[in-house]
Amino acid sequence: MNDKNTTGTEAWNETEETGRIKVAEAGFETPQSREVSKATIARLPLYLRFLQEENSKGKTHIPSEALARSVSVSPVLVRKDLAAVAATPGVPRKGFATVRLIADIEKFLGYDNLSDAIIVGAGGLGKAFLGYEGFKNNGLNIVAAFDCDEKIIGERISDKPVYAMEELESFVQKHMIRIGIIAVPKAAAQSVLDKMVGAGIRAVWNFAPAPLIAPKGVVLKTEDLAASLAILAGELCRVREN
Amino acid sequence: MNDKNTTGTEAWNETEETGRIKVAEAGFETPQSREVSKATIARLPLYLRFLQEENSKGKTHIPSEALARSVSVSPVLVRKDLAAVAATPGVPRKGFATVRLIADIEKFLGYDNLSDAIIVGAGGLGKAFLGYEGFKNNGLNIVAAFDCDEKIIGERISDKPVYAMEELESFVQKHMIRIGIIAVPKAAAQSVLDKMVGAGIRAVWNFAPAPLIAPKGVVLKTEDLAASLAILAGELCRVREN
DNA sequence: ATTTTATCGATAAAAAATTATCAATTTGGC
DNA sequence: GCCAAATTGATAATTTTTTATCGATAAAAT
Repeated sequence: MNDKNTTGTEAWNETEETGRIKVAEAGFETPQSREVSKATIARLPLYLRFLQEENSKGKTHIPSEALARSVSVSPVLVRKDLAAVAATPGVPRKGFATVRLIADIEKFLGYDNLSDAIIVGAGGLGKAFLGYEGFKNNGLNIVAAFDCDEKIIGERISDKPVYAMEELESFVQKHMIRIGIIAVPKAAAQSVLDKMVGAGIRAVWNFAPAPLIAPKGVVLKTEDLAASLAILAGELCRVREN
Repeated sequence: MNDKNTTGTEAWNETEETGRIKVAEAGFETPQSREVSKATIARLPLYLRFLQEENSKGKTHIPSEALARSVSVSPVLVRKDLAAVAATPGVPRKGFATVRLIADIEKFLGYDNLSDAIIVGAGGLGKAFLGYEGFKNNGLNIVAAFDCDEKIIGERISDKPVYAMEELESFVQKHMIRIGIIAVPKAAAQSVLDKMVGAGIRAVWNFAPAPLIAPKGVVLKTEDLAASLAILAGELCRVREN
């Protein structure tokens, strides 16, 4: 009915924001290639964390209610999310098998097959990413950084090499990199994006506070810390007025 | 039989995820203290960026459709968002007055009256935040950092002082800080949160990849970079299969 | 072995968010 | 001053997401 009219009527959602994600056909256990909402996907890593925590405490089963409380949503929603994503069904009177569920979620999120990525910009934010402990277990493997600052080219940051911008294209092509992270000042962001796309990168995670334009077919996600902040600040107001 | 056992009625959404935010009564122009959804609030900063961009190009008016395209969302939704938030009505045949709209949104988001905040953890991520250019104009003013690493205590990072953890409580109380940012390793996060809350902080922005527990009345937002990443990776999959 | 009970999963209902439609309005040109 | 074009804003329709209800089921208790 609606659906990728592309050029016809409406033209919004070009590179982003399709809202639903089709489970790759290659999956095995995954129920039947269902569509899963972004909201659900955003909750998955939160479930995961809690599950890992509980697993390390020796809990073999977790009821949906415990999960629910840890993420501040209703138990029913947890069950619905899991039904859409996990192969393992829950068992009455006990809950979900911790390790199986962890495996299912990690698989769904693609944490099992690491994706290599590069980062451009080895300044403050870039350096932080290169050392961020959270990525190790989350399917993202940053293999190199690129920068135009002569002083740091050739060095290693958190054990990752820093190359000159000129080497980006050949490196990306040689290693078949598909994911790029932008951590440069606002003014340079668009040109970095263009360079990445030209080299063959298909998904870009942008941390520069600038609205970028990506060609069709390239996934661009601009991480908006200001947006998150706004929500936090808003809630703070709400709390303040008791 | 049913759930909602535990304590009394429902217990989920304690510290977060209320979903709607009441506009502070103190507002002047804001239509009539309406409720605005989180989804709307998350779009606001994106509108803002585009508006500032266009404003600097000299455009005095922006139609909802241009805004819509820049954020990849429908024009109707833009108008609905703005109706909920902006005092200035759009003008037929021209669009919304750029500068007025910018002012309205900034005011709504609280970017006009800066909130002071502290950050705990002056390692990689913390350093990045201390220097992040995006905060300057977004209502957040990081005034000091705290760390337990003797080597950096007493120094200045991006012109902000670094203090010892012991000084946190007195500093927070003296300066009446209400917002805290956590940028420490996972293992230390909960204890930092507790310390912050004990000192009087009411809203916490957590960047450690750990599920924390905050007492009721404290707003806790755990920024989940892994979750964002999952969404990006998912979309990449989708794109890959053409 | 039977009963009890906690927990799931499916279905239905409700609420929320987004999109479609269209009359109303204001600008800009004639 | 009048007409046409563009754009808003309000209302209605649709879709999506979340919550509620309840029978089914399997573990634990008796």
